Parts: sequence; C-alpha cells; structure tokens
Amino acid sequence: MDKKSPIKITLTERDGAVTITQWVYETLRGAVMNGQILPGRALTIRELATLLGVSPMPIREALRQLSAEKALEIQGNRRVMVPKMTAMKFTELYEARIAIESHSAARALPYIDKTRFKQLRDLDQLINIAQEEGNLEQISILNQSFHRLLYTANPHQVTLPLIESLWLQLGPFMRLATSKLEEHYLIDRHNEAMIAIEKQDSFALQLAITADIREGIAFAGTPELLHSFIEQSHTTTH
Amino acid sequence: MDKKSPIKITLTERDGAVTITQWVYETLRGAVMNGQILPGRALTIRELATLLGVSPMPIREALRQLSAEKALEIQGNRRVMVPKMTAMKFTELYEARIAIESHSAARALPYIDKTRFKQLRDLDQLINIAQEEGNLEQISILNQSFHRLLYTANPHQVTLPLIESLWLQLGPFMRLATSKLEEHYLIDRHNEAMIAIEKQDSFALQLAITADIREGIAFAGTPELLHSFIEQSHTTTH
DNA sequence: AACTATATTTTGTGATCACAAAAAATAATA
DNA sequence: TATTATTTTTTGTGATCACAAAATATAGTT
Repeated sequence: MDKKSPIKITLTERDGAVTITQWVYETLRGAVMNGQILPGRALTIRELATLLGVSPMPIREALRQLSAEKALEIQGNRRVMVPKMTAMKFTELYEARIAIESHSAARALPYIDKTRFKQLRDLDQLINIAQEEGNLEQISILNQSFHRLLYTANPHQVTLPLIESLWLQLGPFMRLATSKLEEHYLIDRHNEAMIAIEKQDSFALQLAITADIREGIAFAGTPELLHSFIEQSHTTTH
Repeated sequence: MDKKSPIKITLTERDGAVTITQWVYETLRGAVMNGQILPGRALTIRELATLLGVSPMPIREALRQLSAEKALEIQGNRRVMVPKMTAMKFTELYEARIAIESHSAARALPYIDKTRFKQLRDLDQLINIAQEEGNLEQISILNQSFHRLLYTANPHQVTLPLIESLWLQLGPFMRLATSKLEEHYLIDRHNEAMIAIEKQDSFALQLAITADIREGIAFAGTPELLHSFIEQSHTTTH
C-alpha cells in the first residue's frame, strides 16, 4: 500500500556554486527530516531523478551518503527506504542522544568564550519569544541551533557528526513530538545551562542538557502514548 | 611531498556474490584501518580505479560512503584524503569512545543471554592466549570482536555505527598504539566485565569498559609520548 | 633567478548506455 | 478461485563519454 504513495519533496532553488549532488543530498535530507517520505516507502533512483529533474547519477551518490548517515536504509534487495521506527528504537535513540550530547557539552565547556556565550544567550532569548508565540516549528529549529552552537565550541570536535546522525534518525518523529508539546510547560533548561557555563560547572551543564533532551519527549513518557505516536507516523504522510 | 607517494593496498579475492562497490568499500576501508594510506595523501578516483582494476564508478560510491563515515575527508577542492591526526583530536576520539561505549555496554547488559555470555567468555580466553603469545595483531582484532559482541546484544542497537565510525578514525593509530604496548602489563578488564555481567551490575560494567579503553592508550598518557607517536604516523607509510 | 602568464594535462562531475537480476503483470494450471 | 509458471517491465550496477574546473607544467617577463 505504501509502495506507490506519492512523495512531495520541497524543492529549493539550486545554487550554481554548489554541485548537483550536494543539492540533491540537502533536498533529500530535508525531506527525510520533515517526514515527507513515508517510512518503509521504497525509493527508486529513477523515480527520484525525474522528481528532482536531474540524472540518476547525483541521486545515487546522495542516497549512498544518506544511507551511511543512517537517514536511509538499504534493504537486502538493494532497495532504499526511510527506516521504520519502533518504540524501543526510539528510546535507544534518545538515550544515545543524552549520553553523547551531555558528554559533548562537557567537552565543549572549557572552549566557550564570551562571544559564543553571548550568541547562546541570544538564541535562548529567541527561543523564549518563540515559546510565548507558540511557534513550535521555530522552537524546534532554534533549539537545535542552540545545541549545535554549544557543541561546536570545541575546536577538536568529533561528536557532532554522530549527534547529527541521531537527529536525522529522529527527525520525522521529533516533528510529530513538537506538535504534541503544545500544552506542555517547559522549564527553561537552556537558562540552567547558561548558568552552569558561567560557573564552568561541567556536571551542572550535563544535567541541564540531559533534562532538556529528556523533557523534549516527556509527553511520550508512557509507553502507550509513545506507541500510539509512532503508529500514527506509519499512516501519516506529513 | 606526499602527493605521489605510492599506495600499497591489500587486495582480497572478490566474492562474486557481492557487488564491486561493496568489495571496493571493504578494501579501501581495510586500507585505511591498516594505515596503508598516508594521512594527507591526496586520492584520485582514477588512480584508485586502476589500482584496484575496476572502473571509476564503484570507487566514487565507496569514497562517498567512507567520507560520510569520516574515514576519509573531502577537501575544498573536492579532493579526498585520509584525515590528519592531532593530539587533541586523538584525545577527543578516545573520550568519545569511552562515553559512547560504556553507555552502549550498559544498554546491552539486560539482553545478554547465556549463549552470548559463553561467546564472550570464549573470546576472553582467546585474548588471554594471544596475550601470552604476544600476538598484538590478534589481540587488537579479538578485542574489537569482544566489544562488538557485547554491544550487539542489544537488539535495538543504534550506537554501533557511531562506535564503528570512531574506530575507523582511530584505526591507523590504534595499530601504532598496540605496537608500543608490548611491555605494558594489561589487567584483564574483560574478566572484570564478565563478572559485572554475571551480577547484572551496570555500573561495574561501565567501569570495566572505561578502564579497558583507557588502558589501551595508557602508553600515550603523557602528552610528549602521544605527540611523538602521532608525528611518527605522518612519516611512516607502513 | 624569481615571478607571472600561458598552455597542457589531469580531475571530478554528471549524463547516457548496456545488461543481468529482481519485481510486477500476465497466462496457465489445479 | 487459488496457485503456479511464464512473460514483460522495471531496477540497480557498472562502464564509458563529454566537459568544465583545477592542478601542473611550460614559456615568457622583469
């Protein structure tokens, strides 16, 4: 039933300075992140090629890269699809996020200078504003920026690619998550993080990051909610 | 100076059941792992193609995948090379290993059944034998198997690909590491891990894994040793 | 001899093609 | 009608080609 379901991929303007493969990669990555491609839906190179208006070549390259990043999954038949989510896998992904991101934050702490601290504070402000406005889409994006800005303080960064891979795998489901967060009151964990940074308190920072991540899925705390929420994703195109 | 240095890649028999791209991928992966390709050495598609006796096509695909896994690095000029190592990056990679692998071990613990426990014990025995024989090559391989077997107990595994990426980046340098471990007395951390598993003691398991990883680079404890050891890698083709 | 400008070669990119294997559709059989 | 056998179509793979951009080599200039 999901073999011929239509795919609506958001096409952005192609910058001439960038290779077609790169553009295809970013386009498909965005489509996965936004849940525009149904998990389990079989993707063919030629279909995507005509859909994006390019030759099969750049598609092949982009698919291979996305598969390596676990955004896509190569089946035995060499056919590619968005991996299906299970409740258990969802939990594992989130626990992995907590372990790696809190570690990454602690490792970045000594490198946070005044400039970056100010940037982090500005982002925190923007998040607060978006929260008051109830702009969930914006919250999600800014929150991600906050985390990235924090981790990239470390100039010898090696964990960010791993973290991005986890984000990619959670991508479509985080989106569903935020849509249910509406009524959920959010403690300002980012502010707690800022205080921890000021004090150079590594442990407090880890706690704040952990809490921030964990509360992002608090709604899915009960197995029943989580299950129904993942089931929903199997039947919703977008 | 390192632009035309010869590359000696170990070629294995190509299994007909596997695609050429897959074979190329595994071959190049092995070459990187074994330090057969000098860090910083510029790789060209055509050169590798003639070297492996295939068309440029499978090389392109394999290079893209290896780049996504951070085994290779794409420079601004779109040229590909083995990333250079620095002392700081080395430290970051190892600290990331500890954080992720100890977490992965704890997550796997509840899933370790009798069969796998026995397999782990057998591997531990083999490592002990290899240790008595001073077979460093074998120790390194078996040690990796031990860790992998432990983490894969978790059927909802999501961290192994991340861990493998770290191993890949450390690959050529772990090899140099073991070559210096000769006189280093190794406490049997695997045995400690086995005891922790028997007791279902998650924390003790994490400690054992952490110690096992950390002691693997104990020789590089002083910054001077580590530095000289990484410098060495820049001039050794091996 | 050191630098700049020009010419030549090499390289990555992307498109196209051939082909075998897999999937889907159709026909044949129970 | 359900199941199997056969044909047709679609698909991934890998090779080849064209081309512009980059790297290298060569020639020219101060």
